[in-house]
Amino acid sequence: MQVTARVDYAIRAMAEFAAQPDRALTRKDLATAQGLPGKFLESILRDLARDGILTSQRGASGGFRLGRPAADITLADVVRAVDGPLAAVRGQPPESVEYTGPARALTRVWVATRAALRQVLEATTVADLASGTLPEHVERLTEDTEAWRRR
Amino acid sequence: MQVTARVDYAIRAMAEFAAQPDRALTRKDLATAQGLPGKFLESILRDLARDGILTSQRGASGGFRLGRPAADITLADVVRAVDGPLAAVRGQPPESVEYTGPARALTRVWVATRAALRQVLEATTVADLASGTLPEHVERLTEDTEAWRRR
DNA sequence: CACTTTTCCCATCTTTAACGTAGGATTAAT
DNA sequence: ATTAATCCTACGTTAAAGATGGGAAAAGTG
Repeated sequence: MQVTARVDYAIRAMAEFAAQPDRALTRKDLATAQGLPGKFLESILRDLARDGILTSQRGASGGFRLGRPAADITLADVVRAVDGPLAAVRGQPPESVEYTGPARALTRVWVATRAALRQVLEATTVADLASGTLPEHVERLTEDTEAWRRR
Repeated sequence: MQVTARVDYAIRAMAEFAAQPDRALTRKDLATAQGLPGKFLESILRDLARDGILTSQRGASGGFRLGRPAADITLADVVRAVDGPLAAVRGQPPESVEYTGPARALTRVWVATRAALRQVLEATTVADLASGTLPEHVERLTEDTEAWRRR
């Protein structure tokens, strides 16, 4: 699983919105707060606005705001807005790939893999991230010291 | 998470080995059995052999064999052999990326995400795949009908 | 020894995606 | 008017994905 720069930047931007929910933040505000490339970030913010995760206001004293409360925006929502489906197998959705012979069960493995991802990314909201308090079962996944070793 | 053709092909090849553990299989055998591009498959098989997952024998009546029992080869082993680390954030290992401000907890999210992946891919062996009987908690992830909807 | 079958190794190619920049049009406040 | 912002389109650069081709080296067979 490769987390792209788009996803990383989008989530970091969302964390800033959750921390300052009553201000409109400009692309420049966010770029300097998190050290992100401004023009690239712009296209990411528009993806988020297209999906209703942010609202935008043009003109002077404009910027972006949360489209709904940070507690109602999951990290999976953000990933899908900027990068499309959470999981794909050779570009196809996991449930649609078919195999023959002894590989027949592989479809189920891919569906399970996506489900495992969803258990983390749909459970964690932007509000959780900004507060630093992750859902219990997500926190539990990080508690095993093995989880922190390079693998 | 994008499952690449390399990973997909590698796992399908491994399923064939698990189904016929006592024969040496050639790249051509595997390519026709699973309908894979032969030359591309060759480089995948050599990756698997480099990691000891397969052994190879050159010359007439040569081919590839399992390097250890199929029940001792996890899908994670196969993924790592052909595609490198299971998870990366902008090319870096999840535990090494650092964030500032309200994004500070994001490192933990990425580590948890990788751990969730590992719970599926390290639990499932090539023997499980070929037999069609996945580990209980993997099977359970696929039982929710929601798991089969496009997302 | 010649011949065949295979892996091994290296080079190359095409297409796509990732990552980012540039510049102007549009909107809105002062 | 001026300024500050999003919107929109186009472009560029680099790396990765997904292959293909051809020959060298090894191993078995007649």
